[in-house]
Amino acid sequence: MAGTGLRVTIADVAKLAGVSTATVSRALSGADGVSAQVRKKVSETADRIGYRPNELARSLRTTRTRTLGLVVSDVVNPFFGELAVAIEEAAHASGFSVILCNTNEDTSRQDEYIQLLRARQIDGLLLTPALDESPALRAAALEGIPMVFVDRALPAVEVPVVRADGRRATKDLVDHLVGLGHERIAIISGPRQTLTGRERLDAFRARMRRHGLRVPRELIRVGNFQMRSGRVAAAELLDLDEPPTAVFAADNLMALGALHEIRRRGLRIGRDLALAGFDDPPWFQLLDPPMTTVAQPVKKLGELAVETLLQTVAGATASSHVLECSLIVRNSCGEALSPRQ
Amino acid sequence: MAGTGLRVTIADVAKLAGVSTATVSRALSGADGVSAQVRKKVSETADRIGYRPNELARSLRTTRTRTLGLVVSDVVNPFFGELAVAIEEAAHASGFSVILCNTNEDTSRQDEYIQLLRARQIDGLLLTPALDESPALRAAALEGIPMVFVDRALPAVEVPVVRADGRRATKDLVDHLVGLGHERIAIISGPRQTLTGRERLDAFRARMRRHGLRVPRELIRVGNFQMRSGRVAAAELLDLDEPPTAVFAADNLMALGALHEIRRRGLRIGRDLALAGFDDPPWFQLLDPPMTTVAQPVKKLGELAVETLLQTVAGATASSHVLECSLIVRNSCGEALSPRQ
DNA sequence: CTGAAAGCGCTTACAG
DNA sequence: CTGAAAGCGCTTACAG
Repeated sequence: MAGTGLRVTIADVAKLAGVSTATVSRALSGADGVSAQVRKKVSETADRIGYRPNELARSLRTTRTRTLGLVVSDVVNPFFGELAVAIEEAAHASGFSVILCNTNEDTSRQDEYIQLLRARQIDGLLLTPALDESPALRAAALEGIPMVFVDRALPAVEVPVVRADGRRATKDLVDHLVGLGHERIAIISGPRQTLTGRERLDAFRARMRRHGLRVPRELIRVGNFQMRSGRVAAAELLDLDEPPTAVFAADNLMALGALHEIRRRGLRIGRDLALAGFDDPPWFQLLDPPMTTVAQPVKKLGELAVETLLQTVAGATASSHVLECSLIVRNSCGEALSPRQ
Repeated sequence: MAGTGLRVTIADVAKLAGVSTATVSRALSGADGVSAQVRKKVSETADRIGYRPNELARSLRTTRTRTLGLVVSDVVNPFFGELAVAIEEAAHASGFSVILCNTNEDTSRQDEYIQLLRARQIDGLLLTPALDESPALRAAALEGIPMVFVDRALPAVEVPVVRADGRRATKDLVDHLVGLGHERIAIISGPRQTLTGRERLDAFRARMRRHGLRVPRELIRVGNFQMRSGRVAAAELLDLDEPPTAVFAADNLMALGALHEIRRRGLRIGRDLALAGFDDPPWFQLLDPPMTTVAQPVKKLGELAVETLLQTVAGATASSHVLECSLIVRNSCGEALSPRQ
């Protein structure tokens, strides 16, 4: 039987090289305690017959798969898309593959994926958790599955978090808007359950207060980080008896939606209405005028997330990391008094 | 030992339920030939102790992993990004996971990924091949690894291809441009090695000829489907003694680059210069004016690719599929005579 | 330095 | 309907 089938196994190499499978394994893995002569013979034989170790068998034996699970709440969102790419890149550089899972913010789907990934014996789990708690997630955390959260945290779950803090940059943005003469500034914020949602809103209000400006309830809209919610919020704001002169959309997709509504009404940003966004997809600078926004260090976020996870996988206790965001001033809020870019 | 460790195995369930592991396996997999009584007992026990079969062990035994490898040439490109999401979605619906690999058009990296995925015993391979031939790819095809190409084909490799044909829509676009009075129309085409690159260029030239318009060599620029190449090409076109009045960028990223250059020079699309694109990322309609473009049925492409691959995996001979693209007329080429949207 | 053997956690002929 | 046993393809103590 052996050697007859299509797949070539370690036994085939052993037979042809005239050694045991143990020796083949050692020779090929670079373990020491193999004579140079035998090592050479083995690796030549392996090359000749095109042997590649079956990772499944190896993993079953070693209980390590060199595979990471990546569970993302919305990969279509350019922010998460870029993040996913950065993560794959970093994982690959460390010899890990990544299984991609998209939950669309669906908690039960998230749970399904977590179970699936665990059954597949992934070494670690990287996720941007859906908004609500979920049983499988709690269970995984409790059982000590190596895991790190990216961008979001869950209050009751203790897991290292890698994310970017938008507070300082949001304050810079408020200063920028106020500097341009805006006083009636609205915010389209993210869901209150998310750290990023709360944080951007809190920083916004705090800084407005610092400038002696109040933010009436009607100027605070809560979206869900998706395009449609941005459009709806913008419509509500523009329908106000006294609409805002500036709008801060706390995510690239909600900014996209807001822009949609603004355009639909024949208004122009930077002139009829100031609009600032969050995140910095490539097309932000191609809008007319280019979009002023708060950018996150996406690539670094991905790298750090993988690094942190791999520490946990290696048995070390990893800690959370918070990076800084930065304000990128363009012209969507009117001509800047002191343009920085 | 058994039962002491953290992971709970089939042996633990067997012992507690008082049956053999064979029976547990049968009961849980739903195989028939198990009494209702035993089945109940087993599944209750399994639930109680939180047993989940180790997929690695299962795969080693069954030689099927229910995992697909997805090798994409450039996931950051929104077209490929959307495609990847659609593929993951479709695969998941059929019970398959997908390992994401990004080659950045690097042939050697593509080969590395192919080897890696094969070592991981994936059931099938989905890829948008890098431009050049590559040894590992040829080998995989030759050895009959279930495989389908998406969006691109490789001349010497016989593998089913799932893609969208842009010829008809490109002709529609030329008609549209000519209808608006344009005669000096340039194209920023994709690499000649790609089917999509050649196809869009060929259709463009053929249709221009049909209108009795010639396309001088200087109006044909070849990019690489990336942003920078679109910018460079646009710059060259605008620097011509007699620049074109309309530009067709045959990919969303090259359109983005071209737009960049156009803006940089203070020109406005739809007025100073007509610009049409390919693909339809969400922000195309938010440009000012919104971008006229040729859209691909990305989601269907993904679904069909997975469907085709799974046929091959199941041992059937699958064939290639070609879908149609559609012209979406907006206003980036000037006011349309008979606007369709 | 090398080999025989056990075992990772399953599934599946083969018996009964 | 159920179980004992073999085996998927590796790695790794254990001997020598």
